Amino acid sequence: MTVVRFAPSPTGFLHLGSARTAIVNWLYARHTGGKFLLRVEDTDQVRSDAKFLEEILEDLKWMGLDWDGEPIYQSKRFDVYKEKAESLLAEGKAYKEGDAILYKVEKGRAIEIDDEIHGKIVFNTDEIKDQVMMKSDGSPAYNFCCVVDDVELGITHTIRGDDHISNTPKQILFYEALGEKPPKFAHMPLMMGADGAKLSKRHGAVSIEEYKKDGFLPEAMANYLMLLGWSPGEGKEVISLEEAVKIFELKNMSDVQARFDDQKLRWFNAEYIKTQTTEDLYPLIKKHLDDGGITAEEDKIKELIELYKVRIKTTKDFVDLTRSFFTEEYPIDEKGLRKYIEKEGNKENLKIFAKELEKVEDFTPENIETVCRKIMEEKELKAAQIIHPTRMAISGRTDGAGLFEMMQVLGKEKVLERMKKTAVLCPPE
RNA sequence: GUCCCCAUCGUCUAGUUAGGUCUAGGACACCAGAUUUUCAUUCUGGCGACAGGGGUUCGAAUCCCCUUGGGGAUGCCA
Repeated sequence: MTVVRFAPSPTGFLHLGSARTAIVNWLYARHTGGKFLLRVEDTDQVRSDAKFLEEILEDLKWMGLDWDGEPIYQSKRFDVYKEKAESLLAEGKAYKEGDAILYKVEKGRAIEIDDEIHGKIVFNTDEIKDQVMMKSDGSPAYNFCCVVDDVELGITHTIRGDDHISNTPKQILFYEALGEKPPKFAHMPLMMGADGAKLSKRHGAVSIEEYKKDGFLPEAMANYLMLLGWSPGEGKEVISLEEAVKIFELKNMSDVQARFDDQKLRWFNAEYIKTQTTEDLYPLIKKHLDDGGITAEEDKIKELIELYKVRIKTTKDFVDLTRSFFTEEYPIDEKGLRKYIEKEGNKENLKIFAKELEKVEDFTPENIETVCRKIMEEKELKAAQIIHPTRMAISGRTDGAGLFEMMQVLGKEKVLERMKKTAVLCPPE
């Protein structure tokens, strides 16, 4: 049976690259009906923090990943590593240097890796220095405890980033020293920033946590991340974890590093937002509204979600797009003002429209449209000459939902108030 | 410096394992047009790539070599 593991170090939030590694491991485990284990690499006592771990676990769950059994903590296994190291010491395969225990690397040997993604990779042990197993402070070194644990966990496939390629021959040496058979290795190309450089804070958000906060849906994150380096084929792109599990193959993974593209992620996110129900979107959007200090009735928010969910790329986008429906403190697009209001006759049209609107008892999109159409015919105007200035006047923006729906939600009183105000206060031509 | 990984449109990719069906397909982005009496959506079209040079072959995006370019590793971090 396949056994894989995801091994986060709780020294920070779940990085996008780690998230992708987790997804690939999970996909492979579920596809093969194997196990997906979690190992917490918290040997660095100083930098590790339980808070980070909590966050990482939560983010994994959020993306739709689950794991088998309880996570293993390396910090609780120091005595195991020490014992293994000392037995190698006793066998003469290692030596002490101060309080540290180092493994003696035999020179002039070729170590071959049959990588599932890259194929054959050969290293010469001449390039490998003697390896630290136990540091002088009594904590184990990464390559050593990693091997000890992978053996104990019965890991069959070590799937990790390309940055570990050079660790692999060192680890194979440890497998040999311990008299164990190494697992299969699969090194996946690294994920880079938009400029091709290592994905770092310089590129903006690099953790799942930040994307979550910025209004991205877990389905979109998982979908986009799994597609970086893997393709389901047949031009398929929008794919759920469940569907991907069925057809995922390690061998189909690309060996070329990919750049993380925010634009495409946003497109995926919009695709998923569109298919969500208003009911499901509500709590997410409510949260953004709360964070922005905006309060409103649930029904009104839902009405607007209905109107706006096809035009937002993140759930957070909703806040700026609909601010004018909730408060009088909303920004006015100056450029839009010049384009639509300060034009010959537009203010006059606004006044006429407002005047006619006053007579409308039932403020429905249909009734508003009837009035609008009547004025158009009488004055021989084009729709744009009324619609654009009106949207600008009532929302301060040039974009938005269908104008008549917007007017209904805003309500007759506010609509008239803003239209009149705009028509009067705006600087003259 | 040394070792290792990699190289198809701006970006993600299909095609490379089994060389011909590829005047290289799709998606994002971008640009036009259509629809929407409106921004957006939607639809249609356009732009746009096999890094360069040598081989092998009847034939190379696909195989080999070199160069160039990018990335990673060279910690008692993980």
